[in-house]
Amino acid sequence: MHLETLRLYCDVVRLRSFSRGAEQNFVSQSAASQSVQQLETQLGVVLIDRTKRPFVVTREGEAFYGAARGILESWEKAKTEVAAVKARVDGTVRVAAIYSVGLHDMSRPMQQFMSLYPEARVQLECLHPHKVVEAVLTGEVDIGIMSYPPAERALRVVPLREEPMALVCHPSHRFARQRVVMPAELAGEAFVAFDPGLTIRKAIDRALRQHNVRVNTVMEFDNIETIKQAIIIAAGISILPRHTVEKEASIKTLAAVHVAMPDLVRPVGIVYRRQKPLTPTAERFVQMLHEVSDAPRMPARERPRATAPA
Amino acid sequence: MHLETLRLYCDVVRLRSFSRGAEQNFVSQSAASQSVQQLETQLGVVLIDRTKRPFVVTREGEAFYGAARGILESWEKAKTEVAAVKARVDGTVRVAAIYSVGLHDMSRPMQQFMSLYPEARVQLECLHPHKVVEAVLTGEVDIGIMSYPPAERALRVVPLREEPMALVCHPSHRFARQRVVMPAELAGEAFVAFDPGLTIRKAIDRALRQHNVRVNTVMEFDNIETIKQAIIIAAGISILPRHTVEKEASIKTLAAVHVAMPDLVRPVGIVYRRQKPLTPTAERFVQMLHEVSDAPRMPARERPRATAPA
DNA sequence: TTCCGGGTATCAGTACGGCTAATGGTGTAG
DNA sequence: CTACACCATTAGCCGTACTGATACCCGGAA
Repeated sequence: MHLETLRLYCDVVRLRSFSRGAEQNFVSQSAASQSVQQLETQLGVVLIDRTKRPFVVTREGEAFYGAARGILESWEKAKTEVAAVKARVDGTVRVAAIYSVGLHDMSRPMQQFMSLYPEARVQLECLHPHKVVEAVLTGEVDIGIMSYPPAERALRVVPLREEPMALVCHPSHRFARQRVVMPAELAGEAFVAFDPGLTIRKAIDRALRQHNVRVNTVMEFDNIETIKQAIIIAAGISILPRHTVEKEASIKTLAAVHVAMPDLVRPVGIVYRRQKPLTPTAERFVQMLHEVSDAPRMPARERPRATAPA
Repeated sequence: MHLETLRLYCDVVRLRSFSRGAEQNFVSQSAASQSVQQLETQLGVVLIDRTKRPFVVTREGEAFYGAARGILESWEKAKTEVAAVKARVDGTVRVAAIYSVGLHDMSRPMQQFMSLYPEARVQLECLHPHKVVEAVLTGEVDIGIMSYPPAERALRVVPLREEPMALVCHPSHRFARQRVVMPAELAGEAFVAFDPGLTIRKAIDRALRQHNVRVNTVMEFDNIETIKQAIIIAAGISILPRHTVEKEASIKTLAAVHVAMPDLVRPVGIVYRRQKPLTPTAERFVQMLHEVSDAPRMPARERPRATAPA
C-alpha cells in the first residue's frame, strides 16, 4: 500500500474529481482511476459511486477518507519529528575528555564555540582515558580528547598539540630555587608517579631510563589532580604537563621547574570513529579546538593539521 | 512510500535484526536491507547504526519507530473501520415506499424479514412517488416500492403485484348498499381525485374515459389517506386500491364496493438502480416482499417473477 | 595475531506493478 | 437530441522492488 495512493484518494475526494485529483498529484487521470480502483479492491469496498456526476462518495468512502487523512497527517508529523531530532542531534557535540584536559583546557574553547554557534550544544564529560576510548567506540560521544591517543584500527586520530612537561615539586624543595633541573639530579628522588597502566607513565619511565636515572616511586595515581595533592603535602616530586600546574605555581602552592628532557612531551589528540564521519557541528568544534590550541602555546610551523574525515 | 516498508522497519527494529525482520515479512534479507536504506535516504537520516553488532537504533530511528508504529496502527484501524461500515451497510436495507404501500403493506414483510434475519436492519421511509424515484437514483435507498413504477433507463423495475381497485364512498351513500357499481352509474358523481401529476390519476381518468363516463371532480389530493378523510366527511366518492380501505370498511367508516372496471388495477413494483446491483441482504428482502405479496392476494398463475439482477 | 561464523551490504538480473496515451462509454447540460 | 465533460478501459512501456549470489564486516576463539 502506497501512501501516495492515500494522498491521491484524499485529493480526489476533496476536489470531487478524479481528473483534478490526478492533476494535483502530477499523474494522469488514468492513474488516478486505477489507483482508486485498486484501493477499493484491496479494501473490498466501494469507496466512490461513479454512476452519478459529479460522483458520490459512499459511506465507506467517507469513513476511509477521514482515516486516510489521519494517516497522512501522522506521516507528515513523523517526518518533521525525525527531522527535529536530527537537527537536535546534529547540533549537539558530545565530547569525552580525560580529566586533565577536560578540567584545564575545555572551558575556553567551549565558551568560544557556544558564542560562535549559539544554537549548538556541547556535552562534555570527563573520564579515564580508557573510558574515553570506549565512549567513542560505542558511539556514546562524537569525539574524544585525550593524551597519547591509541592507534586503533577503528579510531581516527587527529593530533592537537604537544604539551611541554615540567618538574613539579613542593615550594620548599631545593629544586624550587633552580632555574632548570638536569635529569641526573632526579636520581633517588621521592617520585609521585602515574599508574603503571597509563601511557604517560610509560613515556616518563622511558625518558628517565634514557637518561639513566632511577627515581624512588613512592606513590601512584591515575590522575594529575591527585598527584598534585600528594606533592603539596610534600610526598615527593613529579613530572607533569606545565600548564596543568600554572595556577598552583602562581600562588606558590607548587613549584614548576624546567627539566632538561626535551623529548618528553605529552601529545594530546582528538579521536573519533573511523566509520562514523563527524557531523558538521562536530567538525566545527574540532576546528575550534585547533584554533584555541594553536594560538597561545605553539609556534605556527609546528601546528598539526586535522586529517580530512571520510 | 510503502506501508509495507514501515512495517518491515518496525519489525527490524523490534527484533533487532534485519534477517529476522525480513523473515517476518516474507522477504529476503537483501530486500530488508535495501528497503531500510531507501527509507533512510528518503528521510535524510540514519535510522540504524550498523557499525556495531547487534546494530544500534539511533535517536532518529527510535523517534521514527514510534511514529511508524502509530501510522501502522492507524492503518489497521482504518481497515477495520471501513469493514465495519461495509458490514453495517451491507446488513441494512434502505427502502423508500410511497405512503399507501408503506403504511399498509410493509409492516408484515418487515416483521417477517427481521425475524428471519435478526442481524439485518430495514430502514423504511415513506415518500411521494417522485421522491421515491429520486431517492433510488441518488443512492439514498437501496430499493423503492411504488405504484406505476416509471420505465426509466437508469431504473430496473420488478413488478410486485396488481392491486384491484374499488369504489369507495360514505356508508350513507346509495352505492354503499349495492353489491356492484357499473361505470355508467358514476356519471356526474362528486369525485375526490388524485393530483393530476400522479400516474394513478391518469390511469383512472383513462379508464373512466374508456367507459364514456365523466365524473365531477371536487377535490384533488396527492395521497390516499387524505382522499379517505374527504370521503368520510361525505365530500364525494373515489376509486382506491381495495385493501387500503379494508380497515375502514370493516368498522363501517367507509364503504368499498366492487366496480365493474376489470382493467383498472394499480400495479405495484420494486425499483432499484440498474447500475448498482442489490446487496445480498436487499435481495433477500425483495424475495420476502414477493412471498408476502403472492400468498394472500394473487392467484399463483399470475405471480410476477423478479428479473434477475445483474 | 589469524581464522571462522553470523550477519549485513552490494550487485546484477528479473518480474511485477504502476504509469501513460489513446480510446471507449456514460451522465448531464444546453 | 446532441455535445461535452468526465471517467473507465486497454495495451505497452518503464521504473522499482525483489531474489540469489557474493563480498564485506564485526566479534569471538584458538
